[in-house]
Formats: sequence, C-alpha cells, structure tokens
Amino acid sequence: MDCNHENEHHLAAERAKATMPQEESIAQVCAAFKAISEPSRLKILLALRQGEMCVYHIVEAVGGTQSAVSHQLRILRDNRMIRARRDGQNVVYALADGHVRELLDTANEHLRCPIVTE
Amino acid sequence: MDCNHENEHHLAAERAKATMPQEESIAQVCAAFKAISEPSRLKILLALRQGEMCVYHIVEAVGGTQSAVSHQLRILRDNRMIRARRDGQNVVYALADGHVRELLDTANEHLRCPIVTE
DNA sequence: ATAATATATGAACAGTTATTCATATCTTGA
DNA sequence: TCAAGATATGAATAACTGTTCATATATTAT
Repeated sequence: MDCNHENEHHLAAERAKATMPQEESIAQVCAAFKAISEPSRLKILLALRQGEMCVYHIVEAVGGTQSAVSHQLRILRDNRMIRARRDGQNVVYALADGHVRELLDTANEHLRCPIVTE
Repeated sequence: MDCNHENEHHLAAERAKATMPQEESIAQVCAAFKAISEPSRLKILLALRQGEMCVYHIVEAVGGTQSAVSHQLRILRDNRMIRARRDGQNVVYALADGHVRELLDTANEHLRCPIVTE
C-alpha cells in the first residue's frame, strides 16, 4: 500500500469509512433496489405506473403466468413498493407512493440515456 | 376477468402494453439497478463517492477480502458504473459519471427516508 | 532477471431466487 | 351450499450470484 496518491486516497478512504451507513441501512436500500432490478418485477412496476390494475390485467400487460406474476407481486408488496386492495373478486394493485414513482422515473431516465454511455 | 373496473383497468393495461419498453432496454436498466442492489457493491460505490481510490483503499473502506472486492469491481466496471485507470502499481477507480452519482443520491435519499414508510 | 507489491481471475462451493405445477383460499352468483 | 372465477401459496427445480482459495498478471525497485 503506497500509491503516490497515498494522501488523497487515504483521506477519501477515511471519509468513506466515516460516512459509510450502517449495515442495516445498506441492506434496506439494497432490498429496495433489488426489487426493481429484476425484469419481471420492473415490468410490473412500469405497468402500474399507468394506473392501478387487478392481477388479470397485470398479467395481460407484462406477460408470463398468473402464478409467476403473483409471486412477484408478493415480493413487491413485502418491499412496500406496491399496495393491494381487495375489490370483490379482484385484488387491485397500485404503486405504493411517490417514492416508488421517483425510483421509476430514475429508471426511465436510464432507459433513454443508459449508463452504458460510450 | 370481469372486475367492475373493467374499463379503467383495461385502458391502463393497454397503455402499459403500449408503453412497455423493449426486453433489451428493460434488461439494461435492471442490470444497472442490480449493480447497486448488493451490499458489497453499494458500499464500494458509496466509498468512491468520496473520491477516487486505489483497490487497497477501497478494501480498507468497505471491508472484506481483496479478492471479493476485486470481483465486485469487475462487475461494476462491466456495468460501466465505475472506470479504472492504472497508475503505476495501482489501479485507481472512480465513479463513471454524473449518472451514477445521481443514482447514488437517490439511494441516499432512501437511506434517510426508506420505502418502508409505515 | 528477480523479488516484492498490487491487482485480477478461474474454479468450486454455498446461498439465493425466479419459475413451474399443483393446489388452496377467497369471493360472488345461482 | 355449491360451482366458478380470481388470486395466493407451498414445494421442487434450475439458474444465478457472491465469496473463498489458489494462482496468475502486471509493475516497480534492486
């Protein structure tokens, strides 16, 4: 360990250690991002961006089997990304709140101007 | 399929299908988010937010073995989240661009005001 | 050239996760 | 109460992913 940037790097590393969030906070954030980092789930969220929908229509919008979609809905619900409301025979899903919408906006930006910028 | 929201839901589903991005775009965005959805990688990115660093200092800042960190650096590099520059014996890593920084800002917001808002 | 240091990488293993299939639960209309 | 429709769920499997260990590559100083 003796790069010629020793001082700057060491300082940055010190700041990094000092400002590094708790393991638990890190894990929470990661969980949130993991929820939208799987195609099947991101599709569901992007679909719900167009308005609330019951499961049947979600399946119609994103494809796949009813079971698979239902499993992913469960995960999204556990992560508080979506909320469910029963309405008769159906269960209507919607994005949980503005936070999620912001996340999706960020995702959408990256759709247009992806990270792979070269 | 005959919820009493038939029309609204059907419309939303239609819009969702119409606006659903290509599989490939979805995959790209997911890859970007997946990169920051693992604690080991998020920590590295948060560390680099404090300034560029060589591997040794990254290891110092985030913990874990040199090998594990190196593997994760590879993944982050493949996803263009970070860029590397050799400097003598060392390789100095830095966040790839402003986009990544924005993503991390978003992540940071969720650190303070997590999705689990209830 | 060789030793020492810094970083990268391949193989193997363990843990995680998405999907499928079958079935269960819940709600409504008859 | 029963049948039908809508949604959820448990178990099993296959694919994926992070870490470790050992080793390879690259750079510098001697």
